[in-house]
Amino acid sequence: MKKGSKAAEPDTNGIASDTRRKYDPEQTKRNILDVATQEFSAMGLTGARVDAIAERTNTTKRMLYYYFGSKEGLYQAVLEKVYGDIRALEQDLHVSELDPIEGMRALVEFTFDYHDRQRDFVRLITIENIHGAKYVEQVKSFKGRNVTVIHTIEDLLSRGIAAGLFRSDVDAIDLHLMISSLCFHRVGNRHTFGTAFGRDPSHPRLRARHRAMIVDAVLRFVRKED
Amino acid sequence: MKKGSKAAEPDTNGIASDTRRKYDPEQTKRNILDVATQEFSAMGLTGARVDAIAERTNTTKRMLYYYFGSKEGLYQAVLEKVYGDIRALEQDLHVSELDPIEGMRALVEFTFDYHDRQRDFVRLITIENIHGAKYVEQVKSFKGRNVTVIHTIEDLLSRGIAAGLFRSDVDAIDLHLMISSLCFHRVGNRHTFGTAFGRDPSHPRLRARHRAMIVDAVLRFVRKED
Amino acid sequence: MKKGSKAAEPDTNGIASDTRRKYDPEQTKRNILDVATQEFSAMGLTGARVDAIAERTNTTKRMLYYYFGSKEGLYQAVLEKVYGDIRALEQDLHVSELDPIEGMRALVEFTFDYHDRQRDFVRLITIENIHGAKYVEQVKSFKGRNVTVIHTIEDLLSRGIAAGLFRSDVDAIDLHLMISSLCFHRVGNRHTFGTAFGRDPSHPRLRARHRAMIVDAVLRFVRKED
Amino acid sequence: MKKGSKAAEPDTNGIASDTRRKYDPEQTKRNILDVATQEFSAMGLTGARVDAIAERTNTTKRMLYYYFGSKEGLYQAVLEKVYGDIRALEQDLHVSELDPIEGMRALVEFTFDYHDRQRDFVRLITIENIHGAKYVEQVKSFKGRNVTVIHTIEDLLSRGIAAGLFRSDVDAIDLHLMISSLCFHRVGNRHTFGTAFGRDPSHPRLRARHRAMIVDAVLRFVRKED
DNA sequence: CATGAATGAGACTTCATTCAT
DNA sequence: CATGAATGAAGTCTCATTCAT
Repeated sequence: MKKGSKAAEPDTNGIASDTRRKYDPEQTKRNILDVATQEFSAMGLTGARVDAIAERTNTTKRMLYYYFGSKEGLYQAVLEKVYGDIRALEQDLHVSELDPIEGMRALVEFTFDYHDRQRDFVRLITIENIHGAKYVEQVKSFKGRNVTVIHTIEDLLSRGIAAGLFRSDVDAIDLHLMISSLCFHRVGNRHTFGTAFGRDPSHPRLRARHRAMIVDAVLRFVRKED
Repeated sequence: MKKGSKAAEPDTNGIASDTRRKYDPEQTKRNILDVATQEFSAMGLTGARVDAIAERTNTTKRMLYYYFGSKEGLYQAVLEKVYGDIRALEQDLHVSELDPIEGMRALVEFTFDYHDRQRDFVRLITIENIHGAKYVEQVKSFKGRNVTVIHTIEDLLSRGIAAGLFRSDVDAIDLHLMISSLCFHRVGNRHTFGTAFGRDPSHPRLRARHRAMIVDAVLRFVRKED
Repeated sequence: MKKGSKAAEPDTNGIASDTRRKYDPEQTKRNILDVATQEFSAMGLTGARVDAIAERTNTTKRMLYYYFGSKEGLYQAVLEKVYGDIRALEQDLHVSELDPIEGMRALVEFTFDYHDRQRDFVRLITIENIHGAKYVEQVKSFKGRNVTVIHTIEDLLSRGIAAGLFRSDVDAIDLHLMISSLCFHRVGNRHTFGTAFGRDPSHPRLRARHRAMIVDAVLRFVRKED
Repeated sequence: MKKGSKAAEPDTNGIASDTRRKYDPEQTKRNILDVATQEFSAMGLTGARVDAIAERTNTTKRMLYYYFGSKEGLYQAVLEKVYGDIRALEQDLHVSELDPIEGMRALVEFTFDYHDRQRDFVRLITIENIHGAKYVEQVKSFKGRNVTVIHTIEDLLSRGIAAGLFRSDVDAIDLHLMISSLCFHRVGNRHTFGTAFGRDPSHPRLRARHRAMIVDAVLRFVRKED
């Protein structure tokens, strides 16, 4: 996003290098990835145009192939990056330190907020599903990372059960699916929903209401009835 | 418009006629639409190939343009047909004759079953959202039909409130969004979900469990707490 | 132009025919020709669309082929008709009865008026020239008819020379070319001329001035200088 | 942009280089333009075939789109080039240094010669008129350039009037139209004219006679009568 | 005579990718 | 590392024409 590569990047950490680094591979790659993320997210894998990506880049099409090999390679790199971005955020959420109900609330709210903000992420997941998830399958970092969420939920559930707060017949993965559904759908399908009902479900004005509603629904679902 | 179905072409007045009607525009159109539905659903609007559609058709590419004008025109016709198909089914659901709780259960189960079975429908909606719903907006039958569901839900809610069964602070459209989310996501995003958690959420084995879970979640959400 | 064929055309000259003439071939042909004249004139031979012609016709495309064989056949029929139309008009011009100067003036004015009004004619000639006149060559009525004009001019010239009014070194065909040039160009090339000079030379306001100018130029050219 | 002409590619610093420069965009573009000029001129905009152009080119069809975007874009580039070519020639004509009558003669002869030689130019103008001049309108260099001729004519006329040689009631644009008509028509419509009268008006044998005739006609028209 | 349905051939255009400099 | 030029394959669409009824 910083822009202005090329001529800049002067003093290289005090190390005298008379070869002013005219080229910064990392920045170039990052630049390409950023642009590609937008294009793939906006147009889909098939709809995205390599030329369109290259054009909005600081470099040329050749570099795109140099670094990522092919359109599909670039697409996979985008998927990889997008997942990497989440990981950082998730670290900040220390659910295990909260009591079960507050922890569950925090988890749902985090999930909600994340989907609400990261529309590109939502779209890319959608796109992947149209392609049968065959590209994300090849992304190494993908499979591993998702287990964490399940562990978090399992921890919350078992602590909640132990405390007599939660029912004991809830499957963690199913619950995750439920939370995801509620947070994902309103963003991913907002266009058809908006057309059908004249109300964009991702509109800021509805944000707070939906957030509360989803938290409420999840808690009602897991809570033990007296 | 007369229809005639696919497996038909049955009794030709007892006379054995080896002259299959070469000119049957309705059948030709239906044939094209059926194939196109699969292709668009499987590949997306951009990914679909007109040639691929034509090849699996009983006619030629030319007819496709003869009847539908363009790739986009064909895509829109597919959207239109898919929505038309739902309408028929919805008629069979007489929710207003059931008591509020049973009615709500019936509605959710219908929604669940429909999404569970009509994967093409789910995929096409997904695809439309990638395109910002700009094609479905031009489909006349689209906007009108959706209001019905909201009316159904409003009826259920008000009757439930009157009977002291439901809480009074639930918005009908929001509730519809919730139900849709729960029924749609597990089908539409089953690929990435399967990759991430090693479990295909739309797998038949999970079907009954999810169905019950979603009904449960919705009823818990609308129910008035004592 | 009359329209409303089909159902009409009742009594067939007193001859009892219980087969009401539902179809009137001559009118159908005329209808097709009229529409085709416009289309070919507006779009050129290559640019004209058989479908476009058929659409604006009272009949169908099949009839077009039935009567004219092919697109080119239709085009030739149009050329033929257009030339036939002129012939009728030319009969009304009895130049030989006028004195040489008045006769010459009448001829030029007639030529001017004709081109000024019959833009379709002008365009079709233009189109023919793009195609190297290869279609008009096959039109039987074409070659013969043009000699008449030359004879008219020769008659005027010789009578003018005899009367001591005209110079004797003017070739009739060359003079005809001159008159044609002056009358044709301002119509046929009015678009580029208009773009280039911001003045449409075929605009009604300029009509009278150009008419006078051209008559003047021609008379000055043929007149014997004292 | 530097240019480099056609017959060039000459001394490669004395070193015999058998490596014909494979990458020479200017030459590629020029090559495409030259071929396209012929094809459009011969076949018209609609009649011209992109494939036909590409085939007679040193490159492929793809390059044609790379440089000119579309068939219409290429057509416009041809129009632009053709007009550019005239400009160079016009510079050589220093009419203002001649006396009015000689100047007028020179102008007419130049116009005559130009049309007589540049048949492609004449045809392209004709083609443009069939398309209502809508492409030439978008050619930037077009509008400006034409004013020059009018200024030249105005200068000749006013000097001629001042010298008592020319009549004072001639409009410069009308006179230009007259000269154009006489020079253009015999080339542009030579095919139909030839068919009609068995005499190709652009035939070399007639060239001198027509040239003299047109000069004569124009001078007689502008000259003040005693 | 009349007609809607059908079509093979070929039109224009775009794609992801590689090459020469 | 970087770049504009180049490309074969494939894409969408249109044309004049014919066929079955």
